[in-house]
Amino acid sequence: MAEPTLNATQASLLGFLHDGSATGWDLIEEVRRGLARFWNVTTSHVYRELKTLESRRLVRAGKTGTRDKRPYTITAAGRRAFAAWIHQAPAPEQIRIPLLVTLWFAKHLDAATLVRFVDDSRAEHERRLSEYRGFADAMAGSATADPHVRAV
Amino acid sequence: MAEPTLNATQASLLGFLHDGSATGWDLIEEVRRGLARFWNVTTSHVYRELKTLESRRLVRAGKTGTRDKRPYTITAAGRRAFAAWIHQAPAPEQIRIPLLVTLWFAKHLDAATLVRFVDDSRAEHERRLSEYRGFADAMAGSATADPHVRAV
DNA sequence: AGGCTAACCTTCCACAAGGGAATGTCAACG
DNA sequence: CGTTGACATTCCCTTGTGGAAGGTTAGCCT
Repeated sequence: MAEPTLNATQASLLGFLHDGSATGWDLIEEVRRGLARFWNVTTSHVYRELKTLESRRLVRAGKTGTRDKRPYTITAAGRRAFAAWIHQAPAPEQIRIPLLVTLWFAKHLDAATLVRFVDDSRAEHERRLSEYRGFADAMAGSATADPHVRAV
Repeated sequence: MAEPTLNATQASLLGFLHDGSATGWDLIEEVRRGLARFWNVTTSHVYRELKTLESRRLVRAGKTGTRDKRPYTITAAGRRAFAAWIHQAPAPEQIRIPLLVTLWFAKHLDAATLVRFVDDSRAEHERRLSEYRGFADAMAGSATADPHVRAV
């Protein structure tokens, strides 16, 4: 008790560790493979949090293996802490949009530059949108391949 | 030269200071009154940045007044730095969405709670949307009132 | 077998940003 | 006067970013 509640980064690490033990490196890869799109973490941060989690007995480090590899395993307390975290209402979004800051002070900017910035931003968003559509199509494809998943 | 370029927070402060000198407190209020929606800054951060800006001679502190009030004024160098900043392409968005982290690990969560979280989030977004629509209407109203601004 | 190389894996360091409690000051009102 | 509440700043601790440095070893080549 009086355990400080987890932050989303720590919770993510614990979340991944539910699927088996992993090294810092593994976890970084795991994050990069998806979660990073809306919750990025850096290398150093992962290792720091792992140490914190270890000191709170939420994970346990296995014996250092080859290449200094140190596999972490989630403990029972870790599972409890994760469960508590995921049942909490998620914190509000935290958004920082430099383009809008620039726009906020647009009166100090000439129209041509302003238009360029906005166009560039739209281009970037369109790129992302088509990337996401690619994913969606791919998933729809595999859903078609598997008739059981189809009915959504 | 070799002046480190401003970050968006510093630039915002300089931006506001274009409209006259202000104290840290004033600037915090000013941010809270609008910019905070997509670029929040905390109390301590404002004061810290003001000190940085002062040390770079981009703002100048007036004499400390009553209640330790310390009014800052933008300098010519400050205006130059701001102009340089606002002509740079804005940095990419930086978004952290706790709800999506929760969703990422949704398999550890019961359906009812999950639905509640998503509904709450939608409610919040709808609240914001109607707030924005309110602004838009208000602006449309004043635009109608002033025929010159109408043709957009 | 021996040696190279590239991929692995962790640590270190320095700084930026976030959050909020603590502290201090004064205006205003009774 | 004395209290109260709004104003204004500081302090401290945690979290996040970024990259360089430093070690290890698997695998491949000859």
